[in-house]
Amino acid sequence: MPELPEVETIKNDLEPLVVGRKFTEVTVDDDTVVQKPSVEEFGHGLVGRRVVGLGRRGKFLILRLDNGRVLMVHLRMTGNLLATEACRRLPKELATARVRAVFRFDDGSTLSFIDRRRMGRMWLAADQEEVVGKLGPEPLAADFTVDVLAGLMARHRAPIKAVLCDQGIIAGVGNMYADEALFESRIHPLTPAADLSRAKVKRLYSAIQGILTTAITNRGASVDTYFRPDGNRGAAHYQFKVAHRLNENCPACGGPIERIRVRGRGTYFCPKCQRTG
DNA sequence: CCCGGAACCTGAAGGC
DNA sequence: TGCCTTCAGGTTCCGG
Repeated sequence: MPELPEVETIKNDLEPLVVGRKFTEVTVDDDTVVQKPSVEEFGHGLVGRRVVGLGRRGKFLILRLDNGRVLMVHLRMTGNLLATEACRRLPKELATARVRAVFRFDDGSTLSFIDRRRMGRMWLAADQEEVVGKLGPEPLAADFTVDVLAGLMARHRAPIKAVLCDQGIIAGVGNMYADEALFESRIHPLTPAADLSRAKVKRLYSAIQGILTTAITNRGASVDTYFRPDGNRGAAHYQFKVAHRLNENCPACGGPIERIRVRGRGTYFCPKCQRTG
């Protein structure tokens, strides 16, 4: 599932492919993917516009246009953006996926929006804020300090796992990286966020930054249908210590990794290393 | 306001 | 072999 490191990777990979390019044609095969204006306005608003830069906010990908407007993309769970050649030869995990929309550029290249589960969304908007709404701080930004994290945690009594995944509290962390960060800081996923000691908040802070930074270096995690725009996989999932490793051995104590449900989401952790309370 | 749970969606996987 | 059920999780919505 695309979380912050996956979207950041897609942004980095797309930069040399689309910055400076002008949209010459926009084809939408599934109207539900266009969330913000009508499908007609979406296409008309893009054709003739040039991409001047890319950005990311939480799990949103941002394409900045030469008229100041923005094309926003959220891949949700199974969305993919594939370049011309990658789309021609879909990876077998995507073979049954459907093309929801295709962007054509002035150099003849294309960018295809593939989404098996049809939950990904796109917006054409005047600015990014009207799309992202109420999002928490960027965990890799310079002003995201231990004190900021401590302040956020103190306000919530929900399980720390749920709090980490709440985009309104911290932007970009999802199910996989929340599990990894909690293991790294040896915190039980059901611990009420407000109960974390200062020492644990400090460990969690370092873990979040380390886990996300390493995952970006490894080009994201291909646990399901995530592929980079060139069709290649990421390698971050090879570094996972607990996420999606049910019954495998904990790298710290050797005991079996367990899986529970927190807020309806599969949560992997080591019950020996991550104690309650 | 805070928290938990259901719904959305569709291909894969497992049971019988 | 095939039908049926369950599962996956980012986000939104609803109820307590």
